Amino acid sequence: MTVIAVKKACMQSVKKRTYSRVTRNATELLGKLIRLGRKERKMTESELAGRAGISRATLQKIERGDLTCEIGLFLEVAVLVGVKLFDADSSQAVSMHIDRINDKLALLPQSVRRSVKVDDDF
Amino acid sequence: MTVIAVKKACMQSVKKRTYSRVTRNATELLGKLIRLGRKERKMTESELAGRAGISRATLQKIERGDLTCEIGLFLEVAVLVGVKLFDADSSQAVSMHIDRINDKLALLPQSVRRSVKVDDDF
DNA sequence: ATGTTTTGACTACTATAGTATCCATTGGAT
DNA sequence: ATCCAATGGATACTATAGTAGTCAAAACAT
Repeated sequence: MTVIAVKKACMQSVKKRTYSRVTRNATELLGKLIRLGRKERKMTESELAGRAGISRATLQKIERGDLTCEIGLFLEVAVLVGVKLFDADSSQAVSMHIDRINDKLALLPQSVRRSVKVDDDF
Repeated sequence: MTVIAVKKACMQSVKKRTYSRVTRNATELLGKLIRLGRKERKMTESELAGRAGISRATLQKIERGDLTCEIGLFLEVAVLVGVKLFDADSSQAVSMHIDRINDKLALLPQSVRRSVKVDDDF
């Protein structure tokens, strides 16, 4: 048993993060869409991983819908195989959307101030 | 200058990952939608971070659209403030979608075999 | 104006994502 | 039937995401 293995065994009791069903479903779906896209384009795991600049192991995690992967890697791979984000993702449309959100944000107070009397809790 | 600082300085020359514009826009948009949702619900950063089980620093990275955050954390926070993923994200709909993707995948060959003669490159 | 809370930004540290490399199995051309 | 590429899964390691803590400035309520 190596030092690493011992350390790993000790870590078994460490806190584990929990995710909602919606989150898990969304990520699983995205992973499957990526896998489908890759196969439709007849790319091997190694090829796609290479183009995305990541390792094959990481691509496998992504296609498996692993929640701990970087969002940037996930989306980057999705783009490479032509998975549409946000339905219509012409960067034009997204940019305009961002502008609209900025406008909305500008109208709201900068900091959320919890009033002394609770006025919106159920 | 601490040991850590020296190490950091040495790391300046390390490879940096690159992301496409679409990816950056999508993440930025999602971050802004989260920030907007949080403010509309009158939650402070600390509150939302607490509910999501993450630190305030991480929530700030998410709202800033940081590409290196875990996709699970991103989506989890999005769900908490009511940001819709994939437009219609009733878990019902997503589940059905997953089933359809599975069917499609089942029809394709398990492994992508690059034919000896290139038949689909440009 | 004043006090308090929220936010932004940093730093040192720890947990872990990502990597390289391996091997075993599978599956699709020939 | 055979061969070899593609995949699945494991391991040890390194780079880095996430954390707690701090501080100052901004912003809201009074």
